[in-house]
Amino acid sequence: MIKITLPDNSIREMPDGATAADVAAAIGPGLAKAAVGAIADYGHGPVTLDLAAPLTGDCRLKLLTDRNEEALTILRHSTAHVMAEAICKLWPQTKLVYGPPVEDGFYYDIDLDHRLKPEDFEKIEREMATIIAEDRPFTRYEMSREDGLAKVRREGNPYKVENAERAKGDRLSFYVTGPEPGRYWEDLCMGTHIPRTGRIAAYKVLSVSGAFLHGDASKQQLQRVYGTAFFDKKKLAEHLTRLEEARKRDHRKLGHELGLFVLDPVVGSGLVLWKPKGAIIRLLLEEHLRAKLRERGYQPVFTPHVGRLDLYRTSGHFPYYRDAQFPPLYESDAARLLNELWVAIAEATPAEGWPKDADKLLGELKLADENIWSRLTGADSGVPASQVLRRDPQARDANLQIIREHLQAGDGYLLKPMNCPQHIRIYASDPHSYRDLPVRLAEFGTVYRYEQSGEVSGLTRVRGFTQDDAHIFCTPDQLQDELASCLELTRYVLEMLGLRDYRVRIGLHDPNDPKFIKNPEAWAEAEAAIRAAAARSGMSATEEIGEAAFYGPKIDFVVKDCIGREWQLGTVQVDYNLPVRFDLSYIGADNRPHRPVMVHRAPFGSMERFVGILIEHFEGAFPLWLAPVQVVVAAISEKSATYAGEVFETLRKAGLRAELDDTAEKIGPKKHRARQMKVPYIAVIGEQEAAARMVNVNDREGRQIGNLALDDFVSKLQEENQPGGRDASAQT
RNA sequence: GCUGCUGUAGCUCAGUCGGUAGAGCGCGUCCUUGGUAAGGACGAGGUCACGGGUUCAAAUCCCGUCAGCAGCUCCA
Repeated sequence: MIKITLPDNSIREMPDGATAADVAAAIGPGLAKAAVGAIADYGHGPVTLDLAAPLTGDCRLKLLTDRNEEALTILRHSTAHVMAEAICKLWPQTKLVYGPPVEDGFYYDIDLDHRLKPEDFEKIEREMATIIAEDRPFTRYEMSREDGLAKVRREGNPYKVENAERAKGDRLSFYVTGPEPGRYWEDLCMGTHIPRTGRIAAYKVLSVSGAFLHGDASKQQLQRVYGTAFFDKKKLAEHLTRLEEARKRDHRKLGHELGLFVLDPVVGSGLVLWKPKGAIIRLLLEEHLRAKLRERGYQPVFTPHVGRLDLYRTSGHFPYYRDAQFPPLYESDAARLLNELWVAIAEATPAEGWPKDADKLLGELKLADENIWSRLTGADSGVPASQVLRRDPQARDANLQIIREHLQAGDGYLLKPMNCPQHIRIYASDPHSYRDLPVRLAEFGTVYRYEQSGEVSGLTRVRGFTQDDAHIFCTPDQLQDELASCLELTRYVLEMLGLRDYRVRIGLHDPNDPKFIKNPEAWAEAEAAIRAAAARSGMSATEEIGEAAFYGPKIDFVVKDCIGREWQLGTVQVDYNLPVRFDLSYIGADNRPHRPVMVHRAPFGSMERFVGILIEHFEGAFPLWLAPVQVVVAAISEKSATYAGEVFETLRKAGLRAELDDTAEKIGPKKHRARQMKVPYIAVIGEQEAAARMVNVNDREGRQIGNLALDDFVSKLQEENQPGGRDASAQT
């Protein structure tokens, strides 16, 4: 006998070899019918199980029915199998790759020469309907690893062979969509599955797109077919409606409708034009943060939008991230060629030594500037041998240095990809004592990154954006307090705006990924500092390997947009690297130079992305203090137009953002338009109001608030018009 | 960058088989002077994204470019 502990802590004794289905049946016929799977815990963590799987010993057991979120995952996994079978039936040459459940549905990656089109979805759904109508059981069987591998190899699908090879354990499992192996479609799969296809009550094939094998862009591209499934039709309909509703909140749509910004292909992809109504929102956020920064001892600085390439050679941004940069600006052909030569030598592998392109570039350089060419190549005999390029692989660093010296006379420029190098040069422009630290240099700095074309999207991913950036230079002892303060400030800006639905991610480096700088001690120190700061803040955070910046670990505040994509907003980063690269120092109490630690931080992240997310958060209905237009003054007729004009002027003089609507329209459409523009208040002015010097106050939800004396209305608005303030009608 | 889809008036969209362009909203003018979610009439507005090709004829078919959308990849 085995002892099964149920979620209510009651214990049931079952014969050896009993299944979860047996337990369900023992509890009641209703549950037996409703159950689709189970979660068992034998003492080393929960595992999901097929209903038909024998329980192997005493355990805690939770039976899953259509009411459990976990059951939905199982259902979707099974639906992925049904869809795969349907596709294989329609296109027998299909090679299946991988088909997991995901949030809100499932997908199956397939290799198929026929390009699936939306017209094909219906055909696939029809085949699925047949499989579901047959109400076939899912049947699991297992084989030894060897036999299983031999079987999969015989079947000749290289992807499944690879999956089988990568599978852990000494047995491989297969699922037949039918009562017995051999006669029905089957798939190598570890499970779990629902008992019968008939449980799939509602499903839909949603989309198809490309996906790289193993998520590697250098590998071949597969077709990824997305679908979803539910236990009842109503839930599916609700899901589809929800998706549609979410799209109405899309900042790209609202930003256009509300006249906040424009993305103009004539100006360039990913380059935001802030229209007056959007600019005011951004400006108010900036002004508010600027005031907070001054309170916290930050010092404003301004730096230019470009800098010499050599600055970014020192920082390490060039050439390593040049795919993501706008091409450098060169003053002369010689500067361009010298830079290209420098990059070619810098990026040559040790085996390659002297790069192939180098001779071609030198040839071009001879034409562009024979003087430099002859000095570099030794054709000018007056140049010492130490200043002449050499071709042996050991000469790499010396060669780079020689070219860099020549570039001092005429370098290229780069649109700045980050603000830190210039802020660092401000720090370096003065000697610092430990008594000066921390130095906190703040700038709303606009940076340019050449995002690849498929990534540019609305305000959330752009090619020119403004960071609410600051760099803190401090002693190692001060680091924890500085980090704590940055985290607190970031939480403040999010919560002031009611953005509470965020997650916190600790981004750590991946020692095996060459994109991260090599300095194990610095990483260890910085990651320990970041972890300590996160722990001290009391926030729950998830650690993710490979999510660090190339120079150091970070704590990111991540939110989702209206279609479920995640975006990093605020970020706090520790950097032990750049102070070394720029040889920064301060004089300590011991009268000796010491290395400062740097913190990079941006509570909003990027103003563009932040405002984009904020538009979606408020559905365009900004709280009074941020609303581009706070009040529309709407005159009922010409008879009240003069007084309406007075109301409008009074509001403006009181520092409120008002618009006057004295057009020859009825009050209905005037109010309708103001509400469509999500203006918080509409002041209706008729002859009665004019006579009494009052305003009739309405909000954008359609509520009539009633008549207020003009002065009272002004003071009510002024009181509400505070950063972080929320008017009665604002969404939260 | 990759795969797929899309691009017609300021906006949302129709346009059949290849036969020379349409609606609603918005905009302008006029009428209406009004009381809380769209008053009426008239009018203007298009190089059918751009460039090639096929054809007697292209918004429509083919190729390329640009841009947008979804996913993948990337995000210092």
